[in-house]
Amino acid sequence: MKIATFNANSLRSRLPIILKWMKENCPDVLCVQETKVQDVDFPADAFAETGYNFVFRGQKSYNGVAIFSRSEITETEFGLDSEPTDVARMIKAKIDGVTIINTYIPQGHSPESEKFTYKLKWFERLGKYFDSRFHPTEPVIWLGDLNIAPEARDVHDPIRLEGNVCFHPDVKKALQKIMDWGFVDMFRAHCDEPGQYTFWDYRVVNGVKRNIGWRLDHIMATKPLAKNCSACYIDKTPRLAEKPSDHTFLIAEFDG
DNA sequence: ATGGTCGGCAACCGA
Repeated sequence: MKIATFNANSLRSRLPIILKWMKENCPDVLCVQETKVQDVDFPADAFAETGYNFVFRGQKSYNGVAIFSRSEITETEFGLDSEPTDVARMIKAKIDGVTIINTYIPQGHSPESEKFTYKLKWFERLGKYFDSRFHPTEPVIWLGDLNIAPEARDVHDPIRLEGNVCFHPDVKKALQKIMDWGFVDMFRAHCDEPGQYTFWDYRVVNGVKRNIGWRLDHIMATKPLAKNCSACYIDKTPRLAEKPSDHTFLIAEFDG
């Protein structure tokens, strides 16, 4: 199974990039975040032509998630199982016997804000969700824009960025707690290099060229899947496109 | 070398 994640920063705006990428890369599963489109306006016709199955949930202006799959998508559920469920931030589905949880985790605005408290709470609730629903011996993939750079090598300036909402000790701890439950970081299982990013802020001049980025998008897998992961890599093409997105594709390949 | 640029949507918010 070849599975990919991409924060689109507007699905409609990034439609050409996504369709082209799907055609050229033939992923079995593509998970998208920040679709920024209400369900009634979802470009279903364009995706129907690809032959992929898909499920989605969005809202006006913000958030929104989608899963595209060559195989049948079953057991689809939106959001967390406690209030607020945030249906436009999470899809759980089963594809080819694998449970896939596609999340767009709150960014958190600033460490002093209520949004940051909400972000920390989100990790806590997600951890409980995994614990109550699944077992780490089952095939589960958790992926998406997790809005956390786990380690110093995952940001361009760890000294200056210490305490930023996406590089904050409390968020790192919250992520680690979920990882300890039974997830393995697929990218780090295959690459030790620093400076491997999936996000570059639009506001940084020549940020991509200077590689002033963050590794915020992740593909995590439980151990039975992790041992069959043959590759995990970043594809920067959407960030270099004519109408670039601020995030890139992250891809993981699993044998069998 | 961050004090900026996107997208949505129709004034600013979110990232």
